[in-house]
Amino acid sequence: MSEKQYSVKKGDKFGTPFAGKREAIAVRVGEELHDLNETATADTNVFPVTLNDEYGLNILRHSAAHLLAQAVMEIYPDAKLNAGPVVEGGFYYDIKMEPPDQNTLGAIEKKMKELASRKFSIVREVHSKEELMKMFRENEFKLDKIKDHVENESTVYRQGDFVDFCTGPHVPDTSYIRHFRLLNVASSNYKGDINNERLTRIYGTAFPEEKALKQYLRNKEEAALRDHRKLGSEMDLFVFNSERAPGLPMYTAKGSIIRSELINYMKQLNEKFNWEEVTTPHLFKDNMWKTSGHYYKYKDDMFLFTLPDGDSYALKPMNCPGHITIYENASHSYRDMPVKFSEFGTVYRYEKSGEVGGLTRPRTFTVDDGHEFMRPDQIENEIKSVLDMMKITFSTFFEDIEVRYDLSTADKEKPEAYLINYKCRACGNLNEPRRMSSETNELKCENCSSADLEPDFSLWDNATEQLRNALVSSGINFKEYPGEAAFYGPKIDVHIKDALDRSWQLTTIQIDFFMPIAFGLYFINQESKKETPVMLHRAIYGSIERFLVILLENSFGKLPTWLSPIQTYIIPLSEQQKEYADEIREKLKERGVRALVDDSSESVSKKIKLGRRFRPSYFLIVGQREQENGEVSVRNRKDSIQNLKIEEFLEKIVGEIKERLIQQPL
RNA sequence: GCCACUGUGGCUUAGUAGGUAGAGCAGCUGAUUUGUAAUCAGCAGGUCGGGGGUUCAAAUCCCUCCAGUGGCUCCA
Repeated sequence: MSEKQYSVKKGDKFGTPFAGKREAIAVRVGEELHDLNETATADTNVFPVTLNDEYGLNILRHSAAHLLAQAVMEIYPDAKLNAGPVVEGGFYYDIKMEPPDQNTLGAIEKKMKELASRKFSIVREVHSKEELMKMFRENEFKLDKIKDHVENESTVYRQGDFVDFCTGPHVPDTSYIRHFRLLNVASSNYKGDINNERLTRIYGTAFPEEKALKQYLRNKEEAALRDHRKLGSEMDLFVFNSERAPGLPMYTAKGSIIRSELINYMKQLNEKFNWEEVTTPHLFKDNMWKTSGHYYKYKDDMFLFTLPDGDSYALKPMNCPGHITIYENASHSYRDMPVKFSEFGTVYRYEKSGEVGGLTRPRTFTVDDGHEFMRPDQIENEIKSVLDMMKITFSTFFEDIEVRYDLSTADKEKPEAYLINYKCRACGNLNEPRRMSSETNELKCENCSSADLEPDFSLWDNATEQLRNALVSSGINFKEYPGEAAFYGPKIDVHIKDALDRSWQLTTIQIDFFMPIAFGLYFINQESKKETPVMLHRAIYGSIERFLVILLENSFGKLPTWLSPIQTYIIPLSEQQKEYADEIREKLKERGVRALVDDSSESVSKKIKLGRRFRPSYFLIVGQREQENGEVSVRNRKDSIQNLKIEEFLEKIVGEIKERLIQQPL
């Protein structure tokens, strides 16, 4: 699309320069979007927005959401509309109505098609707040929005008999909305609050062209084939038994190989970056979780149990208190700092029934966890060091992957959600950190007992600043997300998408000033005084499970050779080559290459056909020719075939594994 | 936890006007000894997620519990 600007005079419609041209569906002034039929309030220059740019696509989808709402209202006049925003890949509309079944959904879609073909103009109207309140008096959701967002006046959009409260913009008429599909029905709660009314959410998508819609639907189908749950059972990596262990994965021998490789790799990295490996138990008494603050915030999500003698224990939902317990056991000088503990710590969290799913959200998972205790002056460098570990790791595993970096900070409007200090307005005392929402009594100043306390975010601000600085100086592009912080501190999170386009948190780096205070941790500083250390929590993979999901789904199971459970799948052509095949297997195993011989009495074709599901790195076919020449016929992941001397193949694959190559060199 | 949908042998799956389950692959046995995505034949394997109910009769209808999937909420 040309980046040509067009001038529009005050009092003219924005669409004036594009009259009669169907391409432009709206205009853009900077980042502001306007309808074609909206009147310019000053002379200005505009860019045309077309269906083929991102702005236009979003407008189209938003209009499609309106069309959905119009269709629903025609069929169910008693339905109440809430909101219908554009989301990645499409749109949805939240509506108070009986959830439609598959047939009804089809009927709604049909109605949409009919309404679209009637080519209703989509007209923007400006109304006063009073008028709006009147227009939408029967819809409490719209009234809420008008009350919350409208000062004096705002707009509605009208198409036929249908009117929606909306700031727009929209496509000029309903005939622009041609290539769409309703996808699925879900439920939501008004304003995302579980205590509020339940609404029906209908998801759909729309595209400028049928071809793009078809492609989108096809991609969705293909993505389902990449689903790690499907790959995992195909490749025989892990097992779920929903009767015996819901949400609790088991790993087969093949799956365990990948886990071991991941763990071994991270062990080497930990070694290089001076993280000492420790081991802590899988359960602790509940008093520890009370000290750490987990108990109050997460006890509903913990596996808790009480023994007959009255002692209560919990399976660990996190590894930090265990590491703290080790730190506490020795005295530390400022010279020793930082103290860095790592552990492949298996944690257990009672994820609610509707939340568990596959390996992305299991009830037990293993974190490549690390907790670091340091002096305040070491924070920024240590963060950078962890960012380095992360960069090295990601570049080892992925060549080309979309990574999102987030700086998750506190929502200062909700101080009660976090462990923070409270400053006394009466005497000026800075009180020990508290998390208000876990307090049973009203908070009072420890010094003067005044209840006039104000939240003090200074430690949080400091930590946030250091995280931000580390990101900036590491040259990482990131976005900030207020309200996403952990209860004990701000964090850097890394998100990567799975096959179904869902985003999952992997790496996390968190700064924590509070747990050290809660546990009374200290080191001896240069003045021989006790000083509170700062804690850094970090996981590079995040969890081995999630990392495995991303690895599998992104590679379609075709893992780099060093991670492949089956590196070589040897197929002797006939019984005559069985011995030769065994010989090759032994040679490979001697060099640390995983190998198996498929000596079933099947044809080569069939062995390949059946072996493919395991995604071996290489098929090695050996027949009489290979045997005579001391060769193997190598079939790689791209199904290209070449004959190599056995020694040559050995050198190549051993090198490939050692170098942890992502692409096959053969 | 909330809403919707789903739950048939290891896997994929047929079976809606309710009459006590069919198949393919995998497995096992035998034959075949194979040149790069399925050689042939035979055998075995399911009380149709669990429980309760309606009925002369239920995989098929109803209730309930469990689990899975997609969303919502949550995700230390």
